[in-house]
Amino acid sequence: MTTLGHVLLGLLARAPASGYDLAQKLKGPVDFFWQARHSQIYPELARLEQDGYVVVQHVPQTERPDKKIYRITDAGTTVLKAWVIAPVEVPVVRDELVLKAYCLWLAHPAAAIELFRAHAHHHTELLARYQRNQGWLLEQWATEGRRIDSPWFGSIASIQRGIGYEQEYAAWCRWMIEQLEQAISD
Amino acid sequence: MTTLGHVLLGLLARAPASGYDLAQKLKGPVDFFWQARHSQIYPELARLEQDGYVVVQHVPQTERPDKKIYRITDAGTTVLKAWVIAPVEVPVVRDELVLKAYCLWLAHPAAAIELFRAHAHHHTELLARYQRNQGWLLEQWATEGRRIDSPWFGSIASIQRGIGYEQEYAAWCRWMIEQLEQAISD
DNA sequence: AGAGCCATGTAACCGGTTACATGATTAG
DNA sequence: CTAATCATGTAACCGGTTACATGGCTCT
Repeated sequence: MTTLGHVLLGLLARAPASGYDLAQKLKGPVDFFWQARHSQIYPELARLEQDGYVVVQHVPQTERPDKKIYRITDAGTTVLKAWVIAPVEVPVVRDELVLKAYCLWLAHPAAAIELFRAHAHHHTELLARYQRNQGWLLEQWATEGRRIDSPWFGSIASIQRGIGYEQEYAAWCRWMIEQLEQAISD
Repeated sequence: MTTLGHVLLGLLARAPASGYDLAQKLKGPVDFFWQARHSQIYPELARLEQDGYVVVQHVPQTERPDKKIYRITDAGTTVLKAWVIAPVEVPVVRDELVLKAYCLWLAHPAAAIELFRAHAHHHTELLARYQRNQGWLLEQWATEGRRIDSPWFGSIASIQRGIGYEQEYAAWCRWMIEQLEQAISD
């Protein structure tokens, strides 16, 4: 089982969905830290079906192309539950911007400053989006009595990480800009 | 030109090195956010040589296997300098632990807590290592009058990001543990 | 008239990991 | 005697991206 397989099971454990639906959710960095294209999702769903972790329901449509709705099975839920508490390796981080910072002594500070301003802006925007989302999620969770076995808790946990991540990244960019501005003014 | 190519040029811009030396530096998450295996480094160095961005010096050794010392050329420095200030895409984040947090509503809190304790420990350790490294780097930088065109600045900039990253990750793990402990005690 | 959404797939490519291959020296 | 370090390479595999392929409906 690949990680993407677990991603799809994790989403289907919350609600049945089509490959298209899943592809929409995995388009951007929304809700949690994973992304995938439809070209990877469709074959993976076929594999999950072959393994018996999901079942398909063909839904003919007239005005739109036909759909295939996927549902998680008991077997799928079992493997997902086992996987959740199994140990994981820490992911390897590869960040080209940090690498550029490492080589920044070779560049004109004035030219480099633009680069970090753009990224500071991007991460600040994402942060704001996550924070808005968090507010809404907390409300939803409250209506269910803040139970840890509620899917809302999972969403909040992952968005919490996103907020911390973007906050820290934006702060680092601003720190870099400060350093570069100081170097220019000296 | 691949990103790994720029990584290698970035390292060779500081000091000549062999493929083995570079592989040692790129083994773990030291100094900055990149990793690579020797099986990827050796072919990449050959490509850089073909493109004229580095030159090789064969160093025969008697007690040890022969070496190939790589040096960056003027052409190599030129492309590296241009690359440093060129725009970059934000990297896609894929973190299996965050994904597990997203699915945590399916698990027993007591079993999940172990998982986050292990990761909290790991990130705290890495943080300490980065902080020790930072202290030493700041000293070195001070001896050069804290110039922004000093390689030490590059190292400090990237370690700064590492410190922020690990700090935030460890804090998130502790927050997760808190939530799970609260759920158990309730 | 053209862009964008709905909906599902396949195929080529590319970066990175794992494993295969060799062989001398040194430390436990 | 075994494991680790030095030193350089190749080959198979795998996950993810880009591009190819189709086709009707809706909004501007």
